[in-house]
Amino acid sequence: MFEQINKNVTRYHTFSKKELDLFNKLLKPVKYEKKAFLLQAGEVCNFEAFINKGCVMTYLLNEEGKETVLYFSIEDWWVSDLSSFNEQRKSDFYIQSLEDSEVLTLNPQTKEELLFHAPSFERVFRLMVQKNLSVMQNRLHSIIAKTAEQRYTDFIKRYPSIMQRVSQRHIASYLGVTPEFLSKIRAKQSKL
Amino acid sequence: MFEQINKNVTRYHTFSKKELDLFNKLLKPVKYEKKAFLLQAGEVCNFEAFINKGCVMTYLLNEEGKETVLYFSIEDWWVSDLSSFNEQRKSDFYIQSLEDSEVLTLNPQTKEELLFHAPSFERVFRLMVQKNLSVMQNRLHSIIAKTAEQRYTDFIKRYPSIMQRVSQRHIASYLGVTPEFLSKIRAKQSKL
DNA sequence: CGTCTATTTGAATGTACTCAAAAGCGGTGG
DNA sequence: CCACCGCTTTTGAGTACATTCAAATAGACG
Repeated sequence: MFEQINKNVTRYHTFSKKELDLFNKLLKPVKYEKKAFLLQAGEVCNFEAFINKGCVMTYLLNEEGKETVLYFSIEDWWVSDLSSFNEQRKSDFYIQSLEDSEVLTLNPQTKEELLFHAPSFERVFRLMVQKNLSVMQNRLHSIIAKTAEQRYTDFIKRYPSIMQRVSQRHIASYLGVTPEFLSKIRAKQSKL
Repeated sequence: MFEQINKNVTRYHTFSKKELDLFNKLLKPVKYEKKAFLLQAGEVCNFEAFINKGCVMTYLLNEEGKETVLYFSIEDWWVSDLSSFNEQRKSDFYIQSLEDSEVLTLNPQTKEELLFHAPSFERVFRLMVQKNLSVMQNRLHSIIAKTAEQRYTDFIKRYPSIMQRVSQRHIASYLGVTPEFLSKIRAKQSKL
């Protein structure tokens, strides 16, 4: 149950057995069925969730109901709306399970307790946000500087496993194109 | 000299006089002339800089030499390549002064010393990254879901002061359009 | 099996880009 | 202080990338 998550946090800092035990005791396992929402716009995000099994997406809806996927998250990733979680503000995001999923969650209280007794976790959380930021900077660059076809090629290469698990409609949204156009890109590439 | 920066960090956490004194002692003031580089691609970023006066931009160059502006930073903002700084890896970014600027910098050693003696700063840095991430998420959403014209309108409303200080060429790059097209957007809007 | 959603295909359209040339502007040196 | 040079901005024509809308096909699920 906790093997994967302990390996995950240990990448950033070496924790004592005692610290990891406390960490594991504070984590709450939760299961979500396919299509279930971990969070909906207007709610306050009260979790940081580590994905033990499954796949979820984080997206936004604009006024016309158009969906923009910000993240796909699979095993060994954390998912949350950090702004909402940390400032306890209403979120703009939807976080939805794309498969039956199992996650381990911290809430504001358990996170606080963790940081109080094992302050080194502060560093883990900072580095996680930072990695996140780095991913976002790359995406912004790629969407500004590259064509949809290049972005699609990059995506396949970088996230082959997500590619196989997620519908084209959602991938199109992640890449910032319409599903129709993604389909045309694929048709073109399969001819080569 | 330190008034602005102390106000800045106090937004995230209340520090003692002693902590602030240490903080200020560790900061190193640096001046940059207009067009000077704080960082160039291939170098390791060895600073986190708070801008006391001036304006800088962070950008990337792709293979064809096309420039993509990730950030404009002015007074009361921090600027750095956090991935490069924290992992001591070569940066992909250029950080360039757009005006004669004055900044206060931490380097890896002084930051470490600060965190050692005043660990509450860890929280400040985490929240700063997080705010940064939040801005990036918004930008990604806006570039995927909105037209260039809407993005330009949003930019003027949100950052009127940057608008006035930065050339259209750079703003175009920030918005993800060519300078020519931005000029056409402006021509169209001034007709209304 | 039938229904609902996802994907493909095509035609028409729109948004933004490229290239080229002219006009504007700012800084520098004489 | 003015003239010149280089860079930025504007304008226009032609083009490319991506969208919209519509309809057909394919897949998934109860």
